[in-house]
Amino acid sequence: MADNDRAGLHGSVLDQLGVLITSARLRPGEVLRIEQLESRFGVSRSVVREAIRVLESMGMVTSRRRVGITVAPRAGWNLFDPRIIAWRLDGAGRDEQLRSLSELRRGIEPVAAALAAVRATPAQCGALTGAVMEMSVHGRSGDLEAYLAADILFHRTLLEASGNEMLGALSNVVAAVLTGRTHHHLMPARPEPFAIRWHAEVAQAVQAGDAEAAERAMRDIVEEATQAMLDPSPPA
Amino acid sequence: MADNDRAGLHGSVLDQLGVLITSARLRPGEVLRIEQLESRFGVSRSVVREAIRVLESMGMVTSRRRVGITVAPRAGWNLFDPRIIAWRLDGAGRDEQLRSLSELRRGIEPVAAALAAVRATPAQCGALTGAVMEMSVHGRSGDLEAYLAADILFHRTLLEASGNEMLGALSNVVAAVLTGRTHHHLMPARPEPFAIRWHAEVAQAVQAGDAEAAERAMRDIVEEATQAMLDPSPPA
DNA sequence: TCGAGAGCAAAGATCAGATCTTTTGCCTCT
DNA sequence: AGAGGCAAAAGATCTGATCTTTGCTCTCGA
Repeated sequence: MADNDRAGLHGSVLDQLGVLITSARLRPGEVLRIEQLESRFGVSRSVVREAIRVLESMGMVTSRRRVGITVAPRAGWNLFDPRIIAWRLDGAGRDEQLRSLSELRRGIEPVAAALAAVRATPAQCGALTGAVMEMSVHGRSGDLEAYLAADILFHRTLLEASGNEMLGALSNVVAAVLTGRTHHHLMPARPEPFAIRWHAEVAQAVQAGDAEAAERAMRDIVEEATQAMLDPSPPA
Repeated sequence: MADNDRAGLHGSVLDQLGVLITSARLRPGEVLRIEQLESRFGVSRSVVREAIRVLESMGMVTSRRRVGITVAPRAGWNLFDPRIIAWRLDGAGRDEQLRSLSELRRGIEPVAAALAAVRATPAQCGALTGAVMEMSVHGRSGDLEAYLAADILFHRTLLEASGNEMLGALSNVVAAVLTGRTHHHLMPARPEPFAIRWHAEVAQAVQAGDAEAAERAMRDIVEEATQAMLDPSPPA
């Protein structure tokens, strides 16, 4: 699951604590003490300390003298931290996380498409149409994995082409949504032809510099995706 | 400004390094060494280490043995981290940060409005209309600060009412945009009456459960705000 | 009886020094 | 020229000591 213990004890501890907290096996308000964590994970203070410090920077815990490490209420968490997203996608909150992300996408991507229509470089336009072709090919052949890869490439390219760093930073998140959707069978066994057509329309509109058309087509895409997630497709 | 050195040496060091990096006084690729940072800031290893660890978790640096601490390229930064946003708003990148955030808002808020129309609680509906009334009063009297506060409250309430945690998590960011816009005179000296009217429309539509109308009115708001930022209003 | 202030003790914060581990650059041997 | 190995560099981890803040309690005075 995910990219756990990225080299280093502190990373490992961080990951374990993150999972415990996001999965609510450690609830907000619960208090941990450094010493306790040292023995629990069998590592030294510095390691625990660094992990806690990162958790704190994500708003998941607060550290106070004489009290200990307190698990913070969810309201303060930095829900856009890729690590938190990964933890939640791995654990119990997966469905809710996917829902949140899908709704977010509904807002983000149409705007990104509109901006890309104005700012995309020729190379990016090429990458977009290339991705659409890939999608078309693998969609027809029914190779869902390859289709997914092309889909991700399309959306990533588009978000980057928006010329907005923050939108671009969401490309990993969008990729996670697309992946989750495929792997949890929340999309048709064979991609809808009109979904591919809409992608083509976006690519075309971006190339033509038509922001409105790009936004509209992209809105169709995410709207359809949302619908598909709500009604788990009957495999007809 | 912002919430600098939040108690603790490590926080202070973190903050200073963050500013240095976001302001490009430390450029991607540059290498720091722990020992060097110890003496530079006059703190011990553990403190430097914890600061670096947090910076690393934000994707701003990478740490490798035998090499040192390398400032990472911007592409990997977690641009949604409130701290990074604050640093950029404080420093040279302010205008670009505000632009990014405004574009983001254009996508986020209409969706949030639509969702809120479906999910808002009566209390939240009340808070929304209350905020609109505040805006109206202070808008007429020309008290920009009070108007800003009401505006922030309105948008914060709406984002929370969307029932989407991630959208809710952006309320601080939106508040930052609104504040920045006011304090940098990127909005009219006296709020446009129709801006207030649109806010009222959103509140009304949310209360009526009309997602489409809410989304449309909110789109008007953010669209207008974007325009206002592009054409620095001549103070008539 | 109740509130303010002193004092205690707990727990994190910081420091300092030692040791481990990985990685990179270089040097040698073939 | 290339493979293999040696050694230094720099972060990673462990430890033990000390500092600082802060919640709690106890006492004293009104």
